[in-house]
Amino acid sequence: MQDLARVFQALGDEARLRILNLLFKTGELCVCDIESTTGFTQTKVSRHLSYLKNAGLLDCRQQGLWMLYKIATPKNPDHQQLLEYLQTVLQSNPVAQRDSREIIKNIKKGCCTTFSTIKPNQIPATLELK
Amino acid sequence: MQDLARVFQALGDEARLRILNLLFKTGELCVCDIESTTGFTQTKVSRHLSYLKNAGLLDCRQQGLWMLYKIATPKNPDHQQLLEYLQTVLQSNPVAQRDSREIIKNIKKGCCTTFSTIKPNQIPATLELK
DNA sequence: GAACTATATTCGTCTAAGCGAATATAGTGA
DNA sequence: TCACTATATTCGCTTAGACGAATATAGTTC
Repeated sequence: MQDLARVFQALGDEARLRILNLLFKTGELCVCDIESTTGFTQTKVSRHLSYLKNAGLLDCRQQGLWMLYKIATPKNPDHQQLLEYLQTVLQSNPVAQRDSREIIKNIKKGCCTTFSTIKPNQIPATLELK
Repeated sequence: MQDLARVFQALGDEARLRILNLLFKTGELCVCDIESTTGFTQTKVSRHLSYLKNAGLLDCRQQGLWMLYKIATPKNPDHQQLLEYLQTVLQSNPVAQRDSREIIKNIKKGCCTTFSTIKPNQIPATLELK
């Protein structure tokens, strides 16, 4: 029950919902991509990412200097159902929609200026949960 | 987006999740029933109920001295989907299961000692969302 | 090794919100 | 009106967590 409450706590912040939306849309992002798309400070993005990770909602891997974050692989049917709900509800949200358009633009420009796992010609379709 | 975050904030507390579970199971309860089943103080139950109500998750109606709370009627498909998720996830939770058994016992004894909308011989089936 | 970069963490401050005890409010019934 | 009851609210205290600025850390490149 504690864990469940913890997950909802993690979702109970606008900045974190916006970050989750970006990760749903792109599949995987570095901190600075999120920074430039949302306009949040580096500290703020990093802090919220680690909050989401601690709640079990994100996974990350290091690639060179970059730390790449993505939506965690669902661990059980409940987790899966929550992610589906989140995607649905974010899809119809105006703020999330604006962020989605913005991140696609950034990817097309070549995000991170020097590096990105998502190349301009490989914009992923909206993540589909199996 | 603010509203969505607000809903998750409301769900991000163990006491409130337990209260929601009791309301899912019974359909409608007064404050003192929740008090006696959870062991929370009257202040605590009342405070959390009004938090949930402000987030749009509960409705209430007054009946004599009693204030009866229930899960709010879903306002849109997203809201509906969230309630379904909550019911699913609470159903498999040990703490919620224990509370559910306890509230049924209290209803059988005749909760509120003098009054209840749910009579001992009318224990509702688990609330089914249409 | 030194400079550079992306990210994480610490620090100090501020606000939201948790808690119990006490008190207020409002409906009931004598 | 007065006592009684169920619920709501206030008070004082404490903790979680949000924030930016500054700093630390760790990987990269020269």
